[in-house]
Amino acid sequence: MARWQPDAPRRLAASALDLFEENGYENTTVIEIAERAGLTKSTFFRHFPDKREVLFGGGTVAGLLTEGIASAPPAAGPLDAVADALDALGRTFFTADRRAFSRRRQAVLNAHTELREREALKRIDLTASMIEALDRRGVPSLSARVAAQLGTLVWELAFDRWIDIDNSEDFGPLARQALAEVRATGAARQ
Amino acid sequence: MARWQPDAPRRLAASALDLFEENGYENTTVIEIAERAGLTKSTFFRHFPDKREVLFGGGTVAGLLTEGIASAPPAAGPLDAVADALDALGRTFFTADRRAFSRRRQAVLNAHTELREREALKRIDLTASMIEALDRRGVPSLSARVAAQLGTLVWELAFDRWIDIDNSEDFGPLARQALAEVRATGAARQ
DNA sequence: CCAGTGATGGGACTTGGTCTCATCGACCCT
DNA sequence: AGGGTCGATGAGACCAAGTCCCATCACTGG
Repeated sequence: MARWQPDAPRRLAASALDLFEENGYENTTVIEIAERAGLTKSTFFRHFPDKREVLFGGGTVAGLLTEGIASAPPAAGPLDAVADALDALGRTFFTADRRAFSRRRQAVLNAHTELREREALKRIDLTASMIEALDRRGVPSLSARVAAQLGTLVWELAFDRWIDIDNSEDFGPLARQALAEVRATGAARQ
Repeated sequence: MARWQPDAPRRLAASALDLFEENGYENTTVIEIAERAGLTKSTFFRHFPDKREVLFGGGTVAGLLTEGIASAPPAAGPLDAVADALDALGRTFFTADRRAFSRRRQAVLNAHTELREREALKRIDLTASMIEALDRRGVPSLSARVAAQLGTLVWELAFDRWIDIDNSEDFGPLARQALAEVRATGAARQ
């Protein structure tokens, strides 16, 4: 028998989400989160650098996106490379069993400024990763920045729709659809 | 004679910037900031909701931008409305006497994640303001989101160049130039 | 002369976050 | 079997951010 229950980070994240839903983020103590997971404050901070980060554990999204961009066909334009990466993301990360969790998580994030702030930082870092990945494909700097901004917008649109309660589509097609719509707006011609 | 020295918020912001430059953000205490300004911790938190916000006091940027978008010619496209607003911003806010302060401030922001995080939130809120302002002009939702993202990118490009040490141009022309470049990338056609 | 106002000071208190040391089952090695 | 290391955890001291409440005191108007 193992000495400890397995998967402490996941248990902590689950406890945190429960408590944030019940009592709100500000009214929830790290000690309470830890206790509900059968752990202590010390252990919480051993797994997460701060209280906000407990809802941002995964963190593989940026990695998957940059890999996807890197492995897109060499002839693909910047936004097409991003689209390929979003497809890969849909296959690997935004699986159906994560939708319920993502939905609850997103509702909590939207309700608390401190968490929205962390999310905003993740968004910036995600965009920066995309710029870097496009840069490695030889995309000119400015073009990469534009494509990354639009790519991040597409990913947000797709994610919002994927989260949507009456929507059970896969992430990949939603991303393709969102990209097509963004392209159709004419962007630079506005 | 006044009982207190005037302009407490400005003195606090100046003290904070000095200390952040000298010792770094994490190694600077709110009490130290307050003492250098001849005040106390209580007074600091009466003027700023938290330690980060002392470098984000102005806060008029979003207001000026939305006003500028609202008062653009009705026939102007979304991005042109944004460009007008950026011009107004250059005349009102990004004046030459603020460049030295902005440069020091930006260097500190870039050096500390906690401050970058606050900046990321401001960026998101700025984009949201622009979307709302475009919405009031009757711009379709998706088109507004695209224009706001590109507008924020243009704003960043122009600001980076305005801050640049070897650059003494006015903000307005820099913004026009950045906008032209973003348009030239072809954006949606990528 | 007196009461009200408003920016400030002072200090108690909670919580997030850091750090160091102790604990103790699992595992390995002889 | 016995002993030593390892690794995840617990315990608790400690500091700084942020909240709250009450006191202070020059200025102002009557």
